[in-house]
Amino acid sequence: MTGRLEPRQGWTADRCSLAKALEVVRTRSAFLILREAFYGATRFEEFAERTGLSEPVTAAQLRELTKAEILRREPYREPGQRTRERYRMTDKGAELLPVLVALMQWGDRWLQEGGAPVELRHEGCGALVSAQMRCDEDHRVELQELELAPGHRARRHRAS
Amino acid sequence: MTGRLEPRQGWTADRCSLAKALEVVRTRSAFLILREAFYGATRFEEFAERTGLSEPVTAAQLRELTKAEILRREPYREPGQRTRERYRMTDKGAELLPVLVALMQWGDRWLQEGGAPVELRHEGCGALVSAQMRCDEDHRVELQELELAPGHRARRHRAS
DNA sequence: CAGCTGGCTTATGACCAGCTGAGCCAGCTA
DNA sequence: TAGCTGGCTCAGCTGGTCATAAGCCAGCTG
Repeated sequence: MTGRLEPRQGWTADRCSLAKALEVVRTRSAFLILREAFYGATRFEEFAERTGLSEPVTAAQLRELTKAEILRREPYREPGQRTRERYRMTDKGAELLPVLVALMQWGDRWLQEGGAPVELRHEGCGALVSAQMRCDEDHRVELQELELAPGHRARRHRAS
Repeated sequence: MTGRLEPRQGWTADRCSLAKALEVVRTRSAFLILREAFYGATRFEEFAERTGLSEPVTAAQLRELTKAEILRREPYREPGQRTRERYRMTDKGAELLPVLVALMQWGDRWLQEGGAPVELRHEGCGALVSAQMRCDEDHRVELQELELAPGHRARRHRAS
């Protein structure tokens, strides 16, 4: 297994996109806040309550995720209320969804007994949704069929 | 965005599969070790060198991941060498691949300048590989098309 | 204009993830 | 049998991630 991925050199941990991504969303609290953002939370109190995180941590993470442009603060005002801030997903944030879905799916499969507590369905057709790997030719890709190659950037980088 | 996901109750953070998954692979070191395992590392020293983690942390994580049955220790012996231990992915571990691929892909897209340092290709057809969300009817699913529903377990659970 | 509420911040402390540096043991090779 | 190498372990430290408890400010409602 994974023998296919073996040949690798000329690129190291600090250039790895995975490592960079983990710098941004490394903590449990970040993942939980993202989960709630995907579930539709927008207000500070919603995040704090639903994640079960303390207020200081919630505030700090919201700030961090906003700085990373995964969430965006926007003021809003309900009639008869003062202006408040609300947090919304940016496009950058929305593209983290497959990560969360894949993790959740793995948890459903291997850590839950008796099935998923929450199901994701495709609106309209109603079929269950999962995260999977596909190639541009639309084949399903399994671990054994993966091939690793230095990207174009890496090659150019090395040439210069 | 994500307004569709809003209606939720009857299930809380501690039942969430995502939270459970994060209990198992919560740290940076765990992700990095998994990355190397997917890339084909099997020996202690390979893990330590390639992840850039210190030996104590590497040892501790390998132990944890083995305990969680994501990796499996197996003895092996090269001719003229003594018996050594090697770490291999279990099926449970292999199914974490979409998580890693999705994270890496996000890092490529949003955190790298000038493209991915490493490319994943489909062996044989050679096309680029990505993690994406699909429903059982094989439609591509975007965030806006996701619908959230309590799973069967949750319903049964509530009834009992 | 007093009080309440939402959305925070500050202070303090526990605990955990990571590091460095040193040491240990098994078993091959000289 | 002495030394080397791989695969670890142990001790001690730093810094970051969490918690709890308390306080602050804006602005609406009474």
